[in-house]
Amino acid sequence: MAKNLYVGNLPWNCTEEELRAAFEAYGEVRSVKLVNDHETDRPRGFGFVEMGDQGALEAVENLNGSSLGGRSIKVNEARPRPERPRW
DNA sequence: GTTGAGCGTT
Repeated sequence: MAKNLYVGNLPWNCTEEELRAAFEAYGEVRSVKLVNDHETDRPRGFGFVEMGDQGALEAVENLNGSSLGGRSIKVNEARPRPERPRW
């Protein structure tokens, strides 16, 4: 089982490697996804990290409100997203 | 060379 983590308030120069490194300290990071604006080609400053349940909780409790890249980041469980139908 | 609340492009 895994949980999707929402990471916000990130610096615009932050990368997936920084997030992965920060989250790998509390558990195995399955996937890291930074969201970028496809209309302006600019990083929105937030992303998502997929981890195990325990690791996700640990990461949220430890990285939520912590400083990353000089900015206080927000870490929380991501909202459920509808899966894409594929037949 | 810019900006700052939020929940994602496959």
